[in-house]
Amino acid sequence: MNPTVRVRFAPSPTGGLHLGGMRTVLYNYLFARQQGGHFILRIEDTDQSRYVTGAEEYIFECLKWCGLEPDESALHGGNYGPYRQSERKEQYRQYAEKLVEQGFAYYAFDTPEELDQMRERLKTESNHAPQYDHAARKQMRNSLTLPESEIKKLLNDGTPHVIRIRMPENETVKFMDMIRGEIQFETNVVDDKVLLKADGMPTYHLAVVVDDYLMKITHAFRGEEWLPSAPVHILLWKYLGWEESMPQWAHLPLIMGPNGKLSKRDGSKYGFPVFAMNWTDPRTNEFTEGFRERGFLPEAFVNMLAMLGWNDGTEQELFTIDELIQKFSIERIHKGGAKFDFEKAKWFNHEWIKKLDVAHLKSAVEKVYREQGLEVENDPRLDRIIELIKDRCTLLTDFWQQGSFFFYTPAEHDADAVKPKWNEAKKDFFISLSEELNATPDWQSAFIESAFKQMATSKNIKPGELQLPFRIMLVGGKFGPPVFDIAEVLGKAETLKRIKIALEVFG
RNA sequence: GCCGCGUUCGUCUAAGGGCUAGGACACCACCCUUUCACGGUGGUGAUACGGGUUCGAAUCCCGUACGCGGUACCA
Repeated sequence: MNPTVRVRFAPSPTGGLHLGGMRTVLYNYLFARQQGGHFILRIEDTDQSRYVTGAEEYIFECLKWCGLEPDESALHGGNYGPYRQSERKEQYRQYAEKLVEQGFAYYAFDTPEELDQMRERLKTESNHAPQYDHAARKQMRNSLTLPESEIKKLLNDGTPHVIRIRMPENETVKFMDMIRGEIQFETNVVDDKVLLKADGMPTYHLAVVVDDYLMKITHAFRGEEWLPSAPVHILLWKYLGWEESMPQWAHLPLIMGPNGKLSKRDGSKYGFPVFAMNWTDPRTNEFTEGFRERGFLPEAFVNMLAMLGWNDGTEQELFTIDELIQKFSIERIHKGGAKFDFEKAKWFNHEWIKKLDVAHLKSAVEKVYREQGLEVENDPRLDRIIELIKDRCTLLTDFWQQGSFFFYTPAEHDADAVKPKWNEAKKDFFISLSEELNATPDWQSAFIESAFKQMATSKNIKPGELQLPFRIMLVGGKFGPPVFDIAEVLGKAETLKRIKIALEVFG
C-alpha cells in the first residue's frame, strides 16, 4: 500500500513570513504537487503571549500571491481539522496524560523561580546552560521525586504544573533525514522538554507529533533549527505507539542574512526585503517592506527562492512553477545554508520581466502607475510602452522611472548633457525640423527618423550630434528606448510641444 | 561550555575516485548601440587546514580550525 503524500506547513502567527519560511512552504508545495498529494496549512498559535492579530490572514495572503495555496487549512477546509492548534487544545492533554500513565512523561510543579534557581545552582565552568535533564530532575519537584500523596494533593489543589517528557538514560536515538542521512543523538544530552504547558497548551514538541499523526502527515519538512529537538519527537512517536506512521524527515538548511540566520526582527535593517509582502507589526508598528511591494513578480520570487538551496543539476536557472514541480527532488536539496544575495534576487526578477509578455505584465505595471497617481488603464499606448521599456526594468517599480516621461512632459532637462555643445545651428535645425514634421501627415518611427536625418544632412550637421539633444527634449534625461520610437508614441503634437519647450530652456 | 549540522571563486552553486575544478550573480575590459539598457566576447576569482586510504581525492576516513543552529512553560 502506497499512502498518499501529505505535507504540512506550520507557521506561527508571531509576525511576518520571511524567506526561510516561504522556502519551506515552497518545498512542501512542490513535493506535494509532484506526488499528487496534499498540502496542508496548520497554524501554530499556541503561544498566546506572542500571537499577533492579523498575522494568520497575512500568511494566507503571502501564499496566495506566490500561488502556493493549501488544500487544507483553517480557511480552506479539509477532513483533518481544525487546523489551528488553539482549537485542538483538548486533544493534546489526553495524549500527554497517557504518556504520564505509561511512565514516559511526568508532572513537574517547579515554579519559574525554582527553575531559575536550579539553572543558577547547577551552572559551572563546563556547563553554561544546565538543563532539566535526567540528573537535574532528581532534585526538582515533580511526580518522579515527590511522594504519591503529595502529588495527589498538588493535583487536586489545582497547583500549576507542566508535563515533561522523561528522557531515557544511555540510549541512542537514530533516525534518517532525507537530506542528511542518518543522524543520532545521545538521550543523556537531551533535556526533559515540556510537553504540556501550565496553561494547558501544548508545546511545539507535543503538538507537532500529535497533529502530524492525526493529520496523517507522511513527510515533514522543516528548518535545520529543529534538528536538535528531533530526538524528542522521534521518542514521542515511539512512546505514543505510532512509530509505524512516523513521517519521513527533511531538515532544510537555513537561509542566512549578512550575519547569521535571517531573522524576522531584523527584517527592516538589511536594506533589502526579507518578507514576501509588506508587514507592519501591530504591537510595535515596525514596518518591514515586502518583495511584492519592492517590485518583484511572484514568478521571480518563487524561482529565486527555489534556487536558494536546490538546483536540478543542469545549468538552468529560470524555472516556471510547473517546471519546479516536475523537476524538484529532495535528494538535490543542499546541506549547507545559503547566504541570501539581493543582487541575484534582482537578476531573477529582471529575467522574468524580460521573459514575460506584455499581457502578463500589464496589470502589475498599471498598479505601479496607479500608486504614482497615474491612471493608464485606458491608455491605448500602454502595451507599446511596456514593450519598449521592459528590458530596462529590473523591478516593477522601475516602470515608473523608465516610463513616466511618456505621460508627463519633462519638468526638468539634463542640461549638462546638451549645453556644452549647444549652438545656433542646432537650434535652427530643431526649428526647421518642427516645421517639417508639423507639415507631414505621417507619424511613424521610421518616417520621423528619415525626416530627421535628411534635415540634418541638409543642414550639414552630423545626425549623431542631434540625437542626444532630441532625446533630452523628449525624455528629460539620458535614458530610455530609441528616441524615434519615443516620438512616435508621444504623438506629433506632444513631440512638437516638447521641442518648443526645450528650445526655450536651452536658449 | 555541551550537543548537532555544515564548509568549492566575494555570493549562489556544478563536478558522487580520473582531462586545464564548470556555470550564474557581482566586478573589470572590449564589441554592439551616436542615450540608458538588452545582447555578445573575454578576464579577475575557489576546493578551510593537517594527516591518512588510493596508481589517482574537492569527492572516502580521522583530526583541527572556522561558521551556523540548539541548549525556554518560543516556535
